[in-house]
Amino acid sequence: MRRSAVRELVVDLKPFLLALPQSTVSRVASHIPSMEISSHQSHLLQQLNEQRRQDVFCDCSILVEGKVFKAHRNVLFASSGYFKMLLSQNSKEASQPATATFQTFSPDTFTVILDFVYSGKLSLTGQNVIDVMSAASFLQMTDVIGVCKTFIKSSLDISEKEKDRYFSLSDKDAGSNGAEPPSFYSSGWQEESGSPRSRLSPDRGAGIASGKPWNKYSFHPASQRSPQQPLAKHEPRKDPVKKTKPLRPPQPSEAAQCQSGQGEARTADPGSLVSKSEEQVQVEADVDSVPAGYQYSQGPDVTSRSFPDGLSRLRFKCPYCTHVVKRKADLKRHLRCHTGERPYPCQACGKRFSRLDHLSSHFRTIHQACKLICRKCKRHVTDLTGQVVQEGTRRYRLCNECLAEVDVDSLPVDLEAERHRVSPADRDQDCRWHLSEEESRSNVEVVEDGSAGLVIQQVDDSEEEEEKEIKPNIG
DNA sequence: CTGGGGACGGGGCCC
DNA sequence: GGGGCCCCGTCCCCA
Repeated sequence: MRRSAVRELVVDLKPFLLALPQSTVSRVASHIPSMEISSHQSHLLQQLNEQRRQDVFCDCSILVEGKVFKAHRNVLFASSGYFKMLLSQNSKEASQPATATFQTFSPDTFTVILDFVYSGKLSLTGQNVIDVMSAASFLQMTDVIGVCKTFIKSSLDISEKEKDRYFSLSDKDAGSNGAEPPSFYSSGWQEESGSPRSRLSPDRGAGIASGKPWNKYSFHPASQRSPQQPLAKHEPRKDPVKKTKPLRPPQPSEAAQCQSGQGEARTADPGSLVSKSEEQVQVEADVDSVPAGYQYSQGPDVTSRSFPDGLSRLRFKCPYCTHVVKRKADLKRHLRCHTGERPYPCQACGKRFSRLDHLSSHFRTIHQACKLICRKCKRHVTDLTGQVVQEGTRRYRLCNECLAEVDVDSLPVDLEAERHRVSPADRDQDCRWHLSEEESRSNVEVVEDGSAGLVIQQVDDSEEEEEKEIKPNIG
C-alpha cells in the first residue's frame, strides 16, 4: 500500500478514535482480534482511481479504437480474467509497461468497464448494457456480466410492474407518435452507501449523459456497430448470432495476442466475443444474484410509456427496439433476439436455438424425416413407395424410383433390424438422437452406403404418427 | 440469376 | 399468465 493511502487512512481514523472513550477503545480492542475498517476498501480504491486519473504508477496502457487508457497492472489483473491471463503470460516482462489493444468494443464501453474496476460502480444504461456485457464477456468479468443480465431482466420486471403507467400518461405526454419509446433510459449500480454520481440516481433524466434514444439501440459487436445505427425490423438477424461459429469461450491464445510492451494492434473476433456472451447468458441464465456489496437502482420511468389507442392493447415494450408485444412471455421470447441467448440445443447436431418451437421444427425437418415427400421428385411417398434415407445427421425420404437412381437399390435393408428399431420399446430412445448415440452409431441397426454416406431405412407410416409424439431431448 | 430449403421472428391459439 | 405449438412472412444460403 502506498504511503499516501496509509496516511489518508490514519487521518481518516484519527478523529474517530479520539472521539471514543479510552475504555471503549480498549474494550472493543479486546473483543475484536482484528478490527476491520469498513471504509478501507473504498478508500483504497478511491486512491487507486485517483492515481489512475493522474497517471501515477500506471504501468499498463490499453488502446481502444485509438484511445489510450492508463491503468495499473495489479488492478487489471485482479479484476479481469482476460487481463489475468494476458499479464501472467507476460509476467517475465513485468518491468516493462504492458500494452493491450482492443477493437472489439468502443472507448465508451471500456470507460464504463474501467470505471467499474476502479470504483465498483457500473454505469449501465439501456444503450450500453449489451456492449458492456459483451466487453465484460471478452474480459471475463463475470460479476459485470451478471449485473448486466440482472439489469436486462429487471427491465422486464419493471415493464410489467409499471404497465399501468402506459395508460395513465396522457396523449400529450406520449406525443404524436405514442408508440415511440421515451428517448432515454437510465439505471446504474452503486454501492450500498449510495453513489454521489447523478447518472446513477434513478431520476428521470439521468440517462441523458449517453444521449442515445432507445430506438437507436441495437445489438451488434461494437466493432461493427455504429452508435447511431437504427434498428430495422429484422436487424437482429444481422447480429453475430447467426454468423457465430460453433460456440466457444475465448481461448488463452487470443489473450496471448496482446503483446506486452509492444502495443501490437489486435482485432479480436467479434464472433468469439458474442459467442462467449451467448454462452454465458445461457450458463448463467438462472443466476439472478446481485454481487455482494451492490444494490440495483433503476430509473422509475424506464418503461413509462404510453401508446395511442390503437396500440394500447400492446402492453410490453422491448427496451432495445420499438417492438411492442401483448404478452410478457412474448417479450421474453423477443428479447432473445437481442441478447443472443440460445437455450435450446439440438441433441442431434448441437445447433442451438432461441426458441423451443424452432428447435422442434428443426428436429422434425432435419433429423426425423417427417415429410412424406420424396426429396428428389417431390412425390408423396408411403412405406410401400419409399424409404427414409439418413445422410449424416439428416434424414429425408426418397421414393423407390429415386432410390434406384442414386444407385442404392443394391443396398440390403435389414427389415428385421428396422422392425426392431421402431419397436415401441426402443423407439423413443432411438429417435431422440442423442449425440452420444450418434457417436456410437455402430450399434444402430441400419445399413450405410459407404460411397454416398447414406443409410436406408424402411418407411413406416405408423412411425410417422408416433414420431409426432417424440420431442427433442431438451436438456 | 433463380428456386428450394432452412432459419428465424412475429402473431395467434390452445391448454 | 405462461408454455407449447402452429402458421406465416422474410431472409439467407446453396445448388
